[in-house]
Amino acid sequence: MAEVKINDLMEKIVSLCKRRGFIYQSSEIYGGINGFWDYGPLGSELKRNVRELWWQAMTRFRDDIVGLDATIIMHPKIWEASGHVSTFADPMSTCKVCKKLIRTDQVWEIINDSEWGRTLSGFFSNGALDEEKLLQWVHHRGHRQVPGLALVKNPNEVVKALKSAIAGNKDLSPQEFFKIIATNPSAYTSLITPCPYCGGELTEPRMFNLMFKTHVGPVADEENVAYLRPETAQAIFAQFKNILETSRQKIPFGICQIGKAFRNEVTPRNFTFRSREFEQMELEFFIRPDEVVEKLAGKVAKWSEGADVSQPQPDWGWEMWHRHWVEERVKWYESIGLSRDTFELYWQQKEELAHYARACVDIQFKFPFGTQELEGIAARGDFDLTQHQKFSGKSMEYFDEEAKARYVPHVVEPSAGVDRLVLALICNAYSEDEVPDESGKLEQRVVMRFHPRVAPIKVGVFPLLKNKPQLVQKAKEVREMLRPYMSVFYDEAGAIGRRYRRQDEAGTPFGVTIDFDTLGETNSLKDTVTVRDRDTLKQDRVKIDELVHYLMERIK
RNA sequence: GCGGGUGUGGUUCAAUGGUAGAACGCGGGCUUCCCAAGCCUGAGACGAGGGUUCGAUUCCCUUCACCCGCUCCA
Repeated sequence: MAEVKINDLMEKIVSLCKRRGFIYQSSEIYGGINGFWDYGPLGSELKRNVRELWWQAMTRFRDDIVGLDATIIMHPKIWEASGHVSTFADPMSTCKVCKKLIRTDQVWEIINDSEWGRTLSGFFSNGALDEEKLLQWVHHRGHRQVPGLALVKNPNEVVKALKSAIAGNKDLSPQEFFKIIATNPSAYTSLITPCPYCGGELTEPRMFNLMFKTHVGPVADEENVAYLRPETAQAIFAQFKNILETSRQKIPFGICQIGKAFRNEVTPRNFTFRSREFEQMELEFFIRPDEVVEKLAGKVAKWSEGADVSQPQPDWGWEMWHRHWVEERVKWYESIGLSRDTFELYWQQKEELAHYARACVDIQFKFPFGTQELEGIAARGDFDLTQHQKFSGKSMEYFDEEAKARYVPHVVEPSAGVDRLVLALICNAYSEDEVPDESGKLEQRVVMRFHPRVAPIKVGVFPLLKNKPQLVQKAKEVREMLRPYMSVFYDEAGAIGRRYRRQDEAGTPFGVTIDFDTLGETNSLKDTVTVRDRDTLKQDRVKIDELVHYLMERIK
């Protein structure tokens, strides 16, 4: 298997992606654009396969999930209801001394919780200052804890300013107090906000807006501001009623969607892992609230280690459904070639959960640059539908015939990133091994070991020689024969070994070669071809008549 | 957004104040060619913009992108 230094591995993968046409930088001829990536010929096939397999698993193989394909730009109220307008814009400041980036709205909280903040507050209470202790602290702890603080750098002047401020205003607030001790009176005309980590001066807050903004209609003014969706999920909630009316589904059922989303990330990093334009595959699975389940089934099933969550049961509440979806999703990842040991399940702790979430599991893949999230599976209660009910004034309630009850459904949300998954598949597939060349000497080989289900090209078809018309013609016949069933790549250029290697880097699992035996040079082998396996390098002699079946068995 | 590093054919690298070389890869040709063989042959680069200079890929400034760290990841 791969013996690759972690440090170089990502660089090798990035360069292979470009060399073989998986992923290019967007707008590269103009110098590229930060956070945007394009998929080339092989990458687009790979990504298409991923989407296709997810969609099939969600809709075609289940009766209880239907699809949606909604617009990227939606009514701006949607993002007010979802909370994105308020939570996606953060004021940020940078410390001019220690260069840390800090959310401005958290500065005072961090100072109040800090050791130096608590200590200094202690010296100033009820409008009285303990000057002696203060100066003692400056000379001992202060230099170490907050070297950038004006009080530490210039204690005499700052204490003077502090005393005159106290004299003028007995009810100095903690913030005013901290601002004064952070400001060097001779160097500044106004008070500064101190950095919680070093006491240095913070820059003016700047807004970091994570949503892309645009305008609907030709005139760009505040009236017609709209946003590119930062997630696909909200469209599902917004269309919940329509789908309920038209799909003849009953709760529990799900709505799924694949589509682009946009986030103005502060720092896009790690190749395509965190991009500003990306694609999501999301399912919202609507279930009965636990009270309704209890009323109908008499109890709500409790989850315990080893419980069977494979087949939905009438007594399942949100917890069992959540477990069910975790299991379903894990199985799906395994089905496309990510073995269980390549990822981890991370159960978010109570204090990490968003206020409306009851549980959230991250499925994390072990990338070369760290273990990172591919998918989050959250139990979100009825938060989203209730919010849209509130903001739109339209009822989101469902009338449950069986329970004779009206309620806002609860939801379990498996939400996956397509681009992250494609990157994970690429990282997972990349390997280097050694194969013997024609003289038997071992040579290094780069091979993408994609699962045949996701491989961009399923089979390469090669005439052994391109200057023998009979070989070429037969090879083209075989190509035409296979085309309706799978993606085929025909190649006649270069030595046969070279063509095999080219397909190894593309991750093509099978190579079919038409040789002189195919044409009948050895009578018993007439109308047979060799099928070369990417991973084992073994060759099978297969009758052309049986080739479709042979390959379909192995790529399905 | 801050700090550090890096930008030369598709990829990986080299050299140089007088406009660039290689290896591999790619295209064409020859070869009964099954794991990147050989021979012939062809195409292809100084991230972008400005400045200094007679002349800049090289020096300076700006900018863009990538990598590492900080931060962010609802």
